[in-house]
Amino acid sequence: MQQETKKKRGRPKTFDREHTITIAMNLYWCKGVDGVSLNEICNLAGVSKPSLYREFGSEDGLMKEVLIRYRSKILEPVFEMLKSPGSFRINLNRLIELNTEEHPGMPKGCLFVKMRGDKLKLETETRKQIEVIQRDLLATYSEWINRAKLNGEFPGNIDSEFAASYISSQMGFARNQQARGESVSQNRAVLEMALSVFDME
Amino acid sequence: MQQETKKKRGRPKTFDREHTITIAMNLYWCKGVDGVSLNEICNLAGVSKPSLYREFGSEDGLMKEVLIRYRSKILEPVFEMLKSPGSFRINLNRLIELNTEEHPGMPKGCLFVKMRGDKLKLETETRKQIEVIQRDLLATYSEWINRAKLNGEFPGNIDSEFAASYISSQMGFARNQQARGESVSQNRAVLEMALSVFDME
DNA sequence: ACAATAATATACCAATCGGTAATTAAATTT
DNA sequence: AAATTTAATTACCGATTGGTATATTATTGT
Repeated sequence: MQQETKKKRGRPKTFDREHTITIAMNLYWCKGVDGVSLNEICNLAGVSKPSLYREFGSEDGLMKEVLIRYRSKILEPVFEMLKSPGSFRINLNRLIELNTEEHPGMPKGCLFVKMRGDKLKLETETRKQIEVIQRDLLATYSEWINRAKLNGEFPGNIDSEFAASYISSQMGFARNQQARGESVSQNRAVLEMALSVFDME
Repeated sequence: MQQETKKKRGRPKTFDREHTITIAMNLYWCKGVDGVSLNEICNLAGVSKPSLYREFGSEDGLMKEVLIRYRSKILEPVFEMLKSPGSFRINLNRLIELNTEEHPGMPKGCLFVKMRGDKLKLETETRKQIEVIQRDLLATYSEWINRAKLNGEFPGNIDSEFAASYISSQMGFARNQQARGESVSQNRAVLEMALSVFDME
Protein backbone atom coordinates (compact mmCIF):
# COMPACT_ATOMS: atom_id res chain seq x y z
CA MET A 1 0.00 0.00 0.00
CA GLN A 2 2.96 2.29 0.49
CA GLN A 3 5.30 1.21 -2.31
CA GLU A 4 5.54 4.79 -3.51
CA THR A 5 7.21 5.18 -6.88
CA LYS A 6 8.90 8.30 -5.50
CA LYS A 7 12.30 6.98 -4.51
CA LYS A 8 14.06 9.10 -1.95
CA ARG A 9 17.52 10.40 -2.59
CA GLY A 10 20.40 10.08 -0.20
CA ARG A 11 21.38 7.34 2.19
CA PRO A 12 18.33 5.41 3.32
CA LYS A 13 17.30 5.89 6.91
CA THR A 14 17.87 3.01 9.28
CA PHE A 15 16.90 4.97 12.41
CA ASP A 16 14.03 3.18 14.15
CA ARG A 17 11.83 5.99 15.38
CA GLU A 18 9.16 3.89 17.05
CA HIS A 19 11.65 1.66 18.81
CA THR A 20 13.54 4.67 20.14
CA ILE A 21 10.39 6.27 21.48
CA THR A 22 9.43 3.01 23.13
CA ILE A 23 12.81 2.68 24.83
CA ALA A 24 12.73 6.29 25.99
CA MET A 25 9.17 5.93 27.28
CA ASN A 26 10.02 2.90 29.36
CA LEU A 27 13.12 4.56 30.77
CA TYR A 28 11.32 7.77 31.72
CA TRP A 29 8.48 5.72 33.14
CA CYS A 30 10.76 3.56 35.28
CA LYS A 31 13.33 6.07 36.44
CA GLY A 32 11.62 9.43 36.13
CA VAL A 33 12.59 12.26 33.81
CA ASP A 34 15.35 13.40 36.16
CA GLY A 35 16.86 9.95 36.36
CA VAL A 36 17.38 9.33 32.65
CA SER A 37 20.05 10.79 30.38
CA LEU A 38 20.09 10.98 26.62
CA ASN A 39 23.23 8.85 26.60
CA GLU A 40 21.39 6.10 28.41
CA ILE A 41 18.51 6.24 25.95
CA CYS A 42 20.90 6.16 23.00
CA ASN A 43 22.83 3.21 24.37
CA LEU A 44 19.75 1.17 25.18
CA ALA A 45 18.09 1.97 21.88
CA GLY A 46 21.27 1.24 19.94
CA VAL A 47 21.16 4.68 18.38
CA SER A 48 23.78 7.40 18.08
CA LYS A 49 23.22 10.74 19.71
CA PRO A 50 23.41 12.82 16.53
CA SER A 51 20.80 10.55 14.93
CA LEU A 52 18.53 11.09 17.85
CA TYR A 53 19.03 14.82 17.64
CA ARG A 54 18.33 14.93 13.95
CA GLU A 55 15.11 13.02 14.52
CA PHE A 56 13.75 14.86 17.56
CA GLY A 57 15.72 18.10 17.66
CA SER A 58 16.26 18.08 21.40
CA GLU A 59 15.51 16.28 24.62
CA ASP A 60 12.38 18.38 24.81
CA GLY A 61 11.25 17.14 21.38
CA LEU A 62 11.83 13.54 22.36
CA MET A 63 9.88 13.91 25.59
CA LYS A 64 6.98 15.40 23.73
CA GLU A 65 6.85 12.42 21.38
CA VAL A 66 7.09 10.08 24.36
CA LEU A 67 4.12 11.77 25.94
CA ILE A 68 2.09 11.52 22.74
CA ARG A 69 2.94 7.84 22.54
CA TYR A 70 2.07 7.30 26.19
CA ARG A 71 -1.27 8.93 25.73
CA SER A 72 -2.28 6.82 22.76
CA LYS A 73 -1.02 3.54 24.19
CA ILE A 74 -1.83 3.86 27.88
CA LEU A 75 -4.20 6.73 28.56
CA GLU A 76 -6.57 6.44 25.62
CA PRO A 77 -8.20 3.21 26.89
CA VAL A 78 -9.07 5.04 30.11
CA PHE A 79 -10.56 7.90 28.14
CA GLU A 80 -12.62 5.45 26.11
CA MET A 81 -13.85 3.75 29.24
CA LEU A 82 -15.03 7.05 30.68
CA LYS A 83 -16.91 7.81 27.49
CA SER A 84 -18.63 4.45 27.50
CA PRO A 85 -22.27 4.34 28.62
CA GLY A 86 -21.80 2.19 31.74
CA SER A 87 -23.24 3.34 35.07
CA PHE A 88 -21.27 5.93 37.02
CA ARG A 89 -20.63 3.59 39.93
CA ILE A 90 -19.38 0.77 37.76
CA ASN A 91 -17.08 3.06 35.81
CA LEU A 92 -15.85 4.66 39.00
CA ASN A 93 -14.90 1.26 40.32
CA ARG A 94 -13.20 0.47 37.04
CA LEU A 95 -11.33 3.74 37.34
CA ILE A 96 -10.13 2.91 40.84
CA GLU A 97 -9.09 -0.49 39.60
CA LEU A 98 -7.17 0.95 36.65
CA ASN A 99 -5.40 3.45 38.89
CA THR A 100 -4.30 0.97 41.52
CA GLU A 101 -3.67 -2.33 39.79
CA GLU A 102 -0.13 -3.29 38.95
CA HIS A 103 0.75 -4.68 35.55
CA PRO A 104 3.42 -7.34 35.67
CA GLY A 105 6.39 -6.43 33.53
CA MET A 106 5.37 -2.80 33.36
CA PRO A 107 6.66 0.11 35.39
CA LYS A 108 4.66 1.19 38.41
CA GLY A 109 2.85 4.49 38.51
CA CYS A 110 1.87 6.68 35.60
CA LEU A 111 4.35 8.46 33.38
CA PHE A 112 1.94 11.30 32.68
CA VAL A 113 1.27 11.89 36.37
CA LYS A 114 4.97 11.83 37.11
CA MET A 115 5.79 14.31 34.37
CA ARG A 116 2.89 16.52 35.38
CA GLY A 117 4.39 16.62 38.86
CA ASP A 118 7.72 17.73 37.43
CA LYS A 119 6.12 20.14 34.99
CA LEU A 120 7.99 23.18 36.25
CA LYS A 121 11.31 21.53 35.48
CA LEU A 122 10.40 20.59 31.91
CA GLU A 123 10.80 22.56 28.72
CA THR A 124 8.23 24.19 26.50
CA GLU A 125 7.18 21.44 24.11
CA THR A 126 6.84 18.84 26.82
CA ARG A 127 5.02 21.24 29.09
CA LYS A 128 2.56 22.19 26.38
CA GLN A 129 1.84 18.52 25.72
CA ILE A 130 1.24 17.92 29.41
CA GLU A 131 -1.24 20.76 29.48
CA VAL A 132 -3.07 19.40 26.45
CA ILE A 133 -3.47 15.99 28.04
CA GLN A 134 -4.46 17.49 31.39
CA ARG A 135 -7.12 19.62 29.72
CA ASP A 136 -8.53 16.65 27.83
CA LEU A 137 -8.50 14.54 30.96
CA LEU A 138 -10.42 17.11 32.99
CA ALA A 139 -12.88 17.61 30.15
CA THR A 140 -13.47 13.87 29.94
CA TYR A 141 -14.06 13.63 33.67
CA SER A 142 -16.45 16.60 33.51
CA GLU A 143 -18.53 15.15 30.72
CA TRP A 144 -18.64 11.82 32.49
CA ILE A 145 -19.89 13.51 35.65
CA ASN A 146 -22.45 15.55 33.75
CA ARG A 147 -23.89 12.42 32.22
CA ALA A 148 -24.01 10.84 35.66
CA LYS A 149 -25.89 13.85 36.99
CA LEU A 150 -28.51 13.50 34.25
CA ASN A 151 -28.97 9.89 35.31
CA GLY A 152 -29.27 10.87 38.97
CA GLU A 153 -26.09 8.97 39.77
CA PHE A 154 -24.12 11.96 40.99
CA PRO A 155 -24.96 14.64 43.59
CA GLY A 156 -26.30 17.64 41.69
CA ASN A 157 -25.03 20.16 44.21
CA ILE A 158 -21.37 19.44 43.47
CA ASP A 159 -19.85 21.46 40.67
CA SER A 160 -18.82 19.15 37.83
CA GLU A 161 -15.54 20.84 37.06
CA PHE A 162 -14.51 20.87 40.68
CA ALA A 163 -15.44 17.22 41.02
CA ALA A 164 -13.37 16.47 37.91
CA SER A 165 -10.41 18.25 39.44
CA TYR A 166 -10.94 16.40 42.70
CA ILE A 167 -11.02 13.01 41.00
CA SER A 168 -7.96 13.90 38.96
CA SER A 169 -6.16 14.86 42.16
CA GLN A 170 -7.01 11.65 43.94
CA MET A 171 -6.15 9.42 41.00
CA GLY A 172 -2.87 11.22 40.46
CA PHE A 173 -1.97 10.85 44.08
CA ALA A 174 -2.76 7.15 44.00
CA ARG A 175 -0.52 6.70 40.96
CA ASN A 176 2.36 8.42 42.69
CA GLN A 177 1.93 6.39 45.84
CA GLN A 178 1.94 3.30 43.69
CA ALA A 179 5.17 4.39 42.03
CA ARG A 180 6.71 4.86 45.47
CA GLY A 181 5.90 1.30 46.42
CA GLU A 182 2.88 1.81 48.66
CA SER A 183 0.75 -1.27 49.00
CA VAL A 184 -2.05 -1.72 46.52
CA SER A 185 -4.67 -2.42 49.17
CA GLN A 186 -3.76 0.62 51.26
CA ASN A 187 -3.79 2.71 48.13
CA ARG A 188 -7.19 1.43 47.09
CA ALA A 189 -8.64 1.98 50.54
CA VAL A 190 -7.54 5.61 50.50
CA LEU A 191 -9.06 6.09 47.05
CA GLU A 192 -12.35 4.52 48.03
CA MET A 193 -12.64 6.69 51.09
CA ALA A 194 -11.79 9.84 49.16
CA LEU A 195 -14.34 9.06 46.46
CA SER A 196 -17.06 8.10 48.91
CA VAL A 197 -17.85 11.81 49.11
CA PHE A 198 -19.80 11.33 45.88
CA ASP A 199 -22.02 8.58 47.28
CA MET A 200 -25.75 9.15 46.93
CA GLU A 201 -27.56 8.23 50.10
CA MET B 1 28.49 28.37 80.84
CA GLN B 2 30.74 26.84 78.23
CA GLN B 3 34.02 28.75 78.74
CA GLU B 4 35.85 25.45 79.08
CA THR B 5 39.42 25.80 80.33
CA LYS B 6 40.40 23.08 77.84
CA LYS B 7 41.74 25.07 74.91
CA LYS B 8 41.63 23.22 71.64
CA ARG B 9 44.77 22.74 69.63
CA GLY B 10 45.11 23.51 65.95
CA ARG B 11 43.63 26.20 63.84
CA PRO B 12 40.36 27.46 65.30
CA LYS B 13 37.23 26.53 63.39
CA THR B 14 35.49 29.26 61.48
CA PHE B 15 33.01 26.95 59.72
CA ASP B 16 29.48 28.10 60.50
CA ARG B 17 27.53 24.87 60.84
CA GLU B 18 24.12 26.36 61.56
CA HIS B 19 24.37 28.87 58.76
CA THR B 20 25.37 26.18 56.28
CA ILE B 21 22.46 23.96 57.27
CA THR B 22 20.10 26.90 56.93
CA ILE B 23 21.36 27.73 53.45
CA ALA B 24 21.14 24.09 52.36
CA MET B 25 17.63 23.72 53.80
CA ASN B 26 16.35 26.73 51.90
CA LEU B 27 17.94 25.56 48.67
CA TYR B 28 16.55 22.03 48.93
CA TRP B 29 13.20 23.45 49.91
CA CYS B 30 13.06 25.86 46.97
CA LYS B 31 14.56 23.76 44.21
CA GLY B 32 14.10 20.18 45.34
CA VAL B 33 16.83 17.71 46.23
CA ASP B 34 17.48 16.92 42.57
CA GLY B 35 17.85 20.57 41.66
CA VAL B 36 20.59 21.49 44.09
CA SER B 37 24.29 20.69 43.87
CA LEU B 38 26.86 20.75 46.61
CA ASN B 39 28.77 23.40 44.71
CA GLU B 40 25.76 25.67 44.81
CA ILE B 41 25.34 25.16 48.53
CA CYS B 42 29.03 25.85 49.14
CA ASN B 43 29.01 29.01 47.07
CA LEU B 44 25.88 30.41 48.67
CA ALA B 45 27.01 29.53 52.16
CA GLY B 46 30.49 30.93 51.54
CA VAL B 47 32.05 27.62 52.50
CA SER B 48 34.63 25.47 50.78
CA LYS B 49 33.71 22.01 49.66
CA PRO B 50 36.35 20.19 51.72
CA SER B 51 35.12 22.01 54.83
CA LEU B 52 31.59 20.90 54.14
CA TYR B 53 32.74 17.32 53.64
CA ARG B 54 34.73 17.31 56.86
CA GLU B 55 31.70 18.58 58.74
CA PHE B 56 28.99 16.33 57.26
CA GLY B 57 30.90 13.51 55.63
CA SER B 58 28.78 13.39 52.50
CA GLU B 59 25.77 14.83 50.76
CA ASP B 60 23.73 12.20 52.59
CA GLY B 61 25.01 13.44 55.95
CA LEU B 62 24.15 17.02 55.12
CA MET B 63 20.63 16.10 54.01
CA LYS B 64 20.02 14.25 57.22
CA GLU B 65 21.00 17.32 59.27
CA VAL B 66 18.81 19.47 57.06
CA LEU B 67 15.86 17.19 57.75
CA ILE B 68 16.48 17.30 61.50
CA ARG B 69 16.60 21.07 61.35
CA TYR B 70 13.44 21.22 59.23
CA ARG B 71 11.60 19.08 61.70
CA SER B 72 12.49 21.15 64.72
CA LYS B 73 11.91 24.50 63.06
CA ILE B 74 8.92 23.84 60.82
CA LEU B 75 7.21 20.56 61.68
CA GLU B 76 7.39 20.62 65.46
CA PRO B 77 4.81 23.44 65.82
CA VAL B 78 2.34 21.31 63.86
CA PHE B 79 3.03 18.35 66.12
CA GLU B 80 2.46 20.55 69.17
CA MET B 81 -0.80 21.82 67.78
CA LEU B 82 -2.06 18.28 67.25
CA LYS B 83 -1.20 17.42 70.83
CA SER B 84 -3.03 20.45 72.20
CA PRO B 85 -6.43 19.86 73.79
CA GLY B 86 -8.52 21.86 71.29
CA SER B 87 -11.58 20.28 69.69
CA PHE B 88 -11.02 17.97 66.74
CA ARG B 89 -12.87 20.19 64.32
CA ILE B 90 -10.98 23.28 65.28
CA ASN B 91 -7.63 21.53 65.06
CA LEU B 92 -8.60 19.97 61.74
CA ASN B 93 -9.35 23.40 60.37
CA ARG B 94 -6.06 24.66 61.72
CA LEU B 95 -4.35 21.74 60.05
CA ILE B 96 -5.95 22.55 56.70
CA GLU B 97 -4.94 26.15 57.16
CA LEU B 98 -1.33 25.22 57.98
CA ASN B 99 -1.12 22.93 54.98
CA THR B 100 -2.48 25.39 52.46
CA GLU B 101 -1.42 28.85 53.56
CA GLU B 102 1.56 30.45 51.90
CA HIS B 103 4.20 32.16 53.98
CA PRO B 104 5.62 35.24 52.30
CA GLY B 105 9.35 35.00 51.87
CA MET B 106 9.37 31.27 52.43
CA PRO B 107 9.43 28.51 49.84
CA LYS B 108 6.14 26.91 48.85
CA GLY B 109 5.33 23.36 49.74
CA CYS B 110 6.91 21.22 52.41
CA LEU B 111 10.50 20.03 52.30
CA PHE B 112 9.69 16.87 54.21
CA VAL B 113 6.86 15.95 51.87
CA LYS B 114 9.06 16.61 48.86
CA MET B 115 11.87 14.47 50.19
CA ARG B 116 9.46 11.74 51.21
CA GLY B 117 8.26 11.68 47.62
CA ASP B 118 11.83 11.25 46.40
CA LYS B 119 12.67 8.75 49.11
CA LEU B 120 13.71 6.00 46.73
CA LYS B 121 16.36 8.24 45.19
CA LEU B 122 17.93 9.24 48.50
CA GLU B 123 20.68 7.58 50.47
CA THR B 124 20.56 5.66 53.71
CA GLU B 125 20.94 8.35 56.40
CA THR B 126 18.45 10.67 54.79
CA ARG B 127 16.01 7.85 54.16
CA LYS B 128 16.18 6.67 57.74
CA GLN B 129 15.49 10.19 58.97
CA ILE B 130 12.47 10.46 56.67
CA GLU B 131 11.11 7.23 58.06
CA VAL B 132 11.56 8.44 61.62
CA ILE B 133 9.63 11.62 60.94
CA GLN B 134 6.94 9.77 59.02
CA ARG B 135 6.46 7.31 61.88
CA ASP B 136 6.20 10.11 64.42
CA LEU B 137 3.78 12.00 62.21
CA LEU B 138 1.47 9.03 61.80
CA ALA B 139 1.64 8.29 65.53
CA THR B 140 0.72 11.88 66.32
CA TYR B 141 -2.23 11.77 63.95
CA SER B 142 -3.37 8.47 65.46
CA GLU B 143 -3.28 9.72 69.03
CA TRP B 144 -5.10 12.86 68.00
CA ILE B 145 -7.84 10.81 66.36
CA ASN B 146 -8.08 8.47 69.35
CA ARG B 147 -8.65 11.43 71.66
CA ALA B 148 -11.29 12.73 69.28
CA LYS B 149 -13.03 9.37 69.36
CA LEU B 150 -13.18 9.45 73.15
CA ASN B 151 -14.83 12.86 72.91
CA GLY B 152 -17.31 11.63 70.33
CA GLU B 153 -15.85 13.98 67.72
CA PHE B 154 -14.71 11.29 65.29
CA PRO B 155 -16.60 8.34 63.77
CA GLY B 156 -15.82 5.28 65.89
CA ASN B 157 -16.14 2.86 62.98
CA ILE B 158 -13.11 4.22 61.14
CA ASP B 159 -9.80 2.67 62.09
CA SER B 160 -7.55 5.29 63.66
CA GLU B 161 -4.37 4.24 61.95
CA PHE B 162 -6.01 4.14 58.57
CA ALA B 163 -7.53 7.56 59.17
CA ALA B 164 -4.10 8.84 60.15
CA SER B 165 -2.64 7.50 56.95
CA TYR B 166 -5.52 9.01 54.97
CA ILE B 167 -5.01 12.43 56.51
CA SER B 168 -1.28 12.22 55.94
CA SER B 169 -1.92 11.37 52.30
CA GLN B 170 -4.27 14.26 51.75
CA MET B 171 -2.05 16.79 53.51
CA GLY B 172 1.00 15.62 51.63
CA PHE B 173 -0.82 15.90 48.36
CA ALA B 174 -1.96 19.42 49.20
CA ARG B 175 1.60 20.43 50.01
CA ASN B 176 2.84 19.13 46.70
CA GLN B 177 0.09 20.86 44.78
CA GLN B 178 1.01 24.04 46.59
CA ALA B 179 4.65 23.63 45.60
CA ARG B 180 3.56 23.21 41.99
CA GLY B 181 1.75 26.50 42.06
CA GLU B 182 -1.85 25.35 42.35
CA SER B 183 -4.16 28.00 43.72
CA VAL B 184 -4.61 28.10 47.46
CA SER B 185 -8.39 28.17 47.25
CA GLN B 186 -8.62 25.21 44.89
CA ASN B 187 -6.20 23.34 47.08
CA ARG B 188 -8.18 24.10 50.21
CA ALA B 189 -11.45 23.09 48.56
CA VAL B 190 -10.02 19.70 47.63
CA LEU B 191 -8.75 19.18 51.18
CA GLU B 192 -12.07 20.12 52.73
CA MET B 193 -13.95 17.73 50.49
CA ALA B 194 -11.50 14.92 51.15
CA LEU B 195 -11.71 15.42 54.90
CA SER B 196 -15.48 15.75 54.94
CA VAL B 197 -15.56 11.96 55.09
CA PHE B 198 -14.92 12.29 58.81
CA ASP B 199 -17.92 14.55 59.42
CA MET B 200 -20.32 13.39 62.12
CA GLU B 201 -23.91 13.79 61.04
C1' DA C 1 61.95 28.65 68.62
C1' DC C 2 59.99 24.47 66.99
C1' DA C 3 57.16 20.48 66.49
C1' DA C 4 52.39 18.82 66.61
C1' DT C 5 47.70 19.48 65.53
C1' DA C 6 43.55 20.97 63.34
C1' DA C 7 41.17 23.66 60.11
C1' DT C 8 41.38 26.20 55.81
C1' DA C 9 41.71 27.02 50.72
C1' DT C 10 43.44 25.90 45.94
C1' DA C 11 43.33 23.04 42.60
C1' DC C 12 42.36 19.05 40.91
C1' DC C 13 40.01 14.24 39.74
C1' DA C 14 37.22 11.04 36.62
C1' DA C 15 32.54 10.75 35.19
C1' DT C 16 28.67 12.56 33.17
C1' DC C 17 25.64 15.97 31.24
C1' DG C 18 23.17 18.00 26.82
C1' DG C 19 24.62 19.13 22.46
C1' DT C 20 27.50 19.44 17.94
C1' DA C 21 31.36 19.70 14.12
C1' DA C 22 33.46 16.99 10.94
C1' DT C 23 33.79 13.05 8.51
C1' DT C 24 32.24 8.91 6.22
C1' DA C 25 28.70 5.85 3.95
C1' DA C 26 24.91 4.87 0.91
C1' DA C 27 21.60 6.08 -2.03
C1' DT C 28 19.72 8.90 -6.47
C1' DT C 29 20.16 12.25 -10.28
C1' DT C 30 22.63 13.95 -14.10
C1' DA D 1 31.30 8.07 -13.68
C1' DA D 2 30.62 12.22 -11.22
C1' DA D 3 27.84 15.32 -8.56
C1' DT D 4 24.32 15.66 -5.21
C1' DT D 5 21.69 14.52 -1.28
C1' DT D 6 20.77 12.40 3.03
C1' DA D 7 21.97 9.68 7.00
C1' DA D 8 25.29 7.51 10.29
C1' DT D 9 29.46 7.52 12.93
C1' DT D 10 33.29 9.17 15.53
C1' DA D 11 35.07 12.13 18.30
C1' DC D 12 34.70 16.00 20.45
C1' DC D 13 32.84 20.49 23.19
C1' DG D 14 32.39 23.25 27.63
C1' DA D 15 29.94 22.86 31.83
C1' DT D 16 28.81 20.49 35.91
C1' DT D 17 28.63 16.66 39.06
C1' DG D 18 30.16 14.44 43.81
C1' DG D 19 34.33 13.88 45.91
C1' DT D 20 39.66 14.56 47.24
C1' DA D 21 44.91 15.22 47.37
C1' DT D 22 47.82 18.68 48.54
C1' DA D 23 49.45 22.64 50.42
C1' DT D 24 48.79 26.44 53.58
C1' DT D 25 47.42 28.86 57.72
C1' DA D 26 46.60 29.36 62.54
C1' DT D 27 46.66 27.73 66.95
C1' DT D 28 48.73 25.06 71.26
C1' DG D 29 52.24 22.08 73.60
C1' DT D 30 57.04 21.52 74.50
